Amino acid sequence: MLLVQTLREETARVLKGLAKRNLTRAEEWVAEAIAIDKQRRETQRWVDDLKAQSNTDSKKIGELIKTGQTEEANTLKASVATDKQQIKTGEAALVKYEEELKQLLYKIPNVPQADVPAGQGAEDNQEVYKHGSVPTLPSNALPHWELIKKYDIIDFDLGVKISGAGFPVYKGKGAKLQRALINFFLAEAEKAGYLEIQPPIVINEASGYGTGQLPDKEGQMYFVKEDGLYLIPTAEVPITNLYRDVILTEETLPVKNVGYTPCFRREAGSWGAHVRGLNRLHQFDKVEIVQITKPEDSYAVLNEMCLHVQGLLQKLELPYRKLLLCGGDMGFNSAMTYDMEVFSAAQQRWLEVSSVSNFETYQANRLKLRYKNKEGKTQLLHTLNGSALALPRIVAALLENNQTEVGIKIPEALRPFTGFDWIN
RNA sequence: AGAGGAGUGGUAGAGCGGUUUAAUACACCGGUCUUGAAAACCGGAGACCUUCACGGGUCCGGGGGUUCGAAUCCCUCCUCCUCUGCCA
Repeated sequence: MLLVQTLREETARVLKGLAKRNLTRAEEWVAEAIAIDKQRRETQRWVDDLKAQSNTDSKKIGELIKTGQTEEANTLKASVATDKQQIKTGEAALVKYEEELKQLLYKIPNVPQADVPAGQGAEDNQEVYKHGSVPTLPSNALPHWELIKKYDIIDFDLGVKISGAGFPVYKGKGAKLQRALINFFLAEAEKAGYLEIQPPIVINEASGYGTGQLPDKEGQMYFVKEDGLYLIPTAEVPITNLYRDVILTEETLPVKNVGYTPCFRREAGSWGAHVRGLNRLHQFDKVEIVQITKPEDSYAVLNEMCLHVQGLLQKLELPYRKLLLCGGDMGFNSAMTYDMEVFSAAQQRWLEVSSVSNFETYQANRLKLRYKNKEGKTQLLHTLNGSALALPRIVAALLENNQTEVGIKIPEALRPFTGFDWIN
């Protein structure tokens, strides 16, 4: 959530940025928020003055009683009682303003950074980098949903039997490939200085609000009603929330965490022919990198995180492209996002395998994640995260791109982790 | 899950209805002294809201209530500890 202060003091910049997201009512919301905030502050002042008065009067009552001046005490009591009544009214108004303001701020997405292009959707994203060449496949090349049957490594029907559509069962070398990828990604992250975290995979409501999944994506998370807990859609949520209500010292920055978790997404209403096989699932595995930085460092770190992800793709010998997302295609919380897409050769499609974002202070504001700077002032930090990487589409591309007459070839870098060179 | 106990500033720990603007100790930072350090002494130090500022207000696990006045009394939720039960 944005700071009201930012809306108030940098109105022009905020509106210019939000315009790139192609929202219809942003201007109206911002104006409304500023107006409510003004009323809120005026009321706050009024209530504070009344409280100051009744505090001193109450103290005086104590003294009067002690010195036996009961009559004077009673007169004062009456006056405090009327003040109290007004304070109550004022506080009720304050609660109302705060709630209204909060609801409004929840609706306003992050302001895209200056370099983010304006745009409607995916077609306006900018390709900023491309690496590798598309492999030439045998004439009888199969898409991954056929390959997994041919080699009996992933079984969707069994998943349907025990859970439902979108919950595949990994078997034999399929299961081992998953484990190998997870370990490979974690090992690479550790080499890059990330601390491994194994968080819970259910989270409470406060955590959902902390990173912005709530209230924005309410229906996208699985919810355990009895306990009021949500299944995580990404490790970003528990890991970033580790730092909720925390004031870090400057020496601990940047915080670099990595975590492997399963991820759960209801994906309500997003199924179709283009999401066959591993392209979209309700449960999938992902290794996520998270960084918390000083404001002035965050864009250098965004770049560093992209290069880390690109390094992984290169080691896996997958052709990929890097996209700078336009305002209209960017996530609600993000100020700048790069997507990495691998080319899956049999489907002849680019598949998003990573999304690396800088949230600036948007999450930190709600998390109350701050640090004490050199001048001793507490200041909001910047949060960033990126998939490094999401498994299913990587598996899809590996299977499709590396298929040969004699089986599927495992890339060199992964072999120490799989313990086998071929799936055949 | 049941019974009992407890949650106070970075930590320990007093206070149990009105000089608490939360004592005190330790830890922390600055200063004096010292060649330097230690010790000793002096001083400082939290968060949030509001204000250009001075200042004011709020915060004793969360929320609600009683009272002129609540860390202190009541209700409720959460967490931790002990015992019993259950269970990878």
